[in-house]
Amino acid sequence: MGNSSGDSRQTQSGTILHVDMDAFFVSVELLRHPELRGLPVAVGGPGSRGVVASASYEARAYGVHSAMPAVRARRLCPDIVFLPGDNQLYQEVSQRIMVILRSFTPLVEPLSLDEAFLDVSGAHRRPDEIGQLIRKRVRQEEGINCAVGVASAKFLAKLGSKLAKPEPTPSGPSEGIGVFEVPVGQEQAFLAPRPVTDIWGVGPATLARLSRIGIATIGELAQYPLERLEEVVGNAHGQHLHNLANAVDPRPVIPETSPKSMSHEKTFPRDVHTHEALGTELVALSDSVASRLRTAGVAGRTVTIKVRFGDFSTITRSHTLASPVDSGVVLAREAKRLLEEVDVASGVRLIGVGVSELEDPGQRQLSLEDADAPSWQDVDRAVDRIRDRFGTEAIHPASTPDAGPRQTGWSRPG
DNA sequence: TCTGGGGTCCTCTGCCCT
DNA sequence: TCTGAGGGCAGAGGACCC
Repeated sequence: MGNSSGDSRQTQSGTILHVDMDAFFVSVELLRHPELRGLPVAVGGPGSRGVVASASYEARAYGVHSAMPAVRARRLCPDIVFLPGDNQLYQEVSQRIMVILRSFTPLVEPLSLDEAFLDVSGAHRRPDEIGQLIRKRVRQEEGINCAVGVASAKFLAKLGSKLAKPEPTPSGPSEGIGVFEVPVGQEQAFLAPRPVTDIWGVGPATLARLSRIGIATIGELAQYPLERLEEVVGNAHGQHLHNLANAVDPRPVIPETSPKSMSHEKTFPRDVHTHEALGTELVALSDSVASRLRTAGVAGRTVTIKVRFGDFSTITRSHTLASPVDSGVVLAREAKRLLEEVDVASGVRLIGVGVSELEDPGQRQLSLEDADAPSWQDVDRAVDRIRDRFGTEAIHPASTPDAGPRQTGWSRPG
């Protein structure tokens, strides 16, 4: 085993840990529903259009997995217990876990609520020892199990944590090894026999393309000429896959990353056929997005709406403004304008609003069209203050479904 | 079987300007 | 004035991730 001489590997001197919570949403729910321990449990939307966001290992033993339609999960496992998600709670637990991780190194890059990379290069302890300590503290302080991958690069560490996870069985998860280390110098030998789907960035579409040229394992991918691979999957993607297959992944752990876009979307229980009903939803979604923009202290220039029709075909329409916005009213106005161009008569199952090209709102320059913006800014700030004091449900835009009769302005429920 | 919600990144196309 | 090439940018969509 070991690295062959004369290959294209770059020097990777770091030691990276990937920490991944086991069935995170379900694990958090089981802390407040201990009576459900040992049962097949899923977090997600139980309705006809809901999907599984997280499944317990007991549910996974029946073949249930995340992103699976709830209808199918029930068919596979009729006794499954569905719980609605509580994103607020998951975020709070996640933040506390990130604090634990930062007590080991300041170089922590959260990847999602339940995963993070840590750069522990230069630490006095052995990385596998750090991994065990992390597992112990997360379990003791938050009651949640996690798996840790240790390697010289992000992609390998992530694969390691996957291999350290428990296996689902009908009687509960089998004990995983907890910490899996990919030895330095043996990366390519470790990767070679593994399926290409273990590579970050190989989904169904790329897998189909690779299958057509006879590539099934990472070793075969590593040997495939780069120029021909680029012809099959595109230049950037080809280079990326070639590098990862050859264990080349010099991406550093970046502790602070600023968001590049923010969006909200909603799937309707039944398809919606009118601009008016969709417009009402756009107001609510725009309000949520704008509120988050202001909380994050950013504003965005490009407004995008997403429309998914009954047949699941999806379109987006976007418009880039002269100046960044963080006002729900301005955002909703722009979103409605974009929606006007879309024929919705066939029925819409999902609508979304997003903002990208985020920047500091201090750079805002008012155009003539935005002449009313200062007053809306005052309203937005007032709304934020009310929500800070009384919670996010304390006040809604007046034209949202929760706000009673249609009118302009804002309303307080109750 | 029938597909949530929130993101990132890449590619392609068309338009505008030089 | 017209035309083509090429770059930059916006918009749209695809693929992928958790």
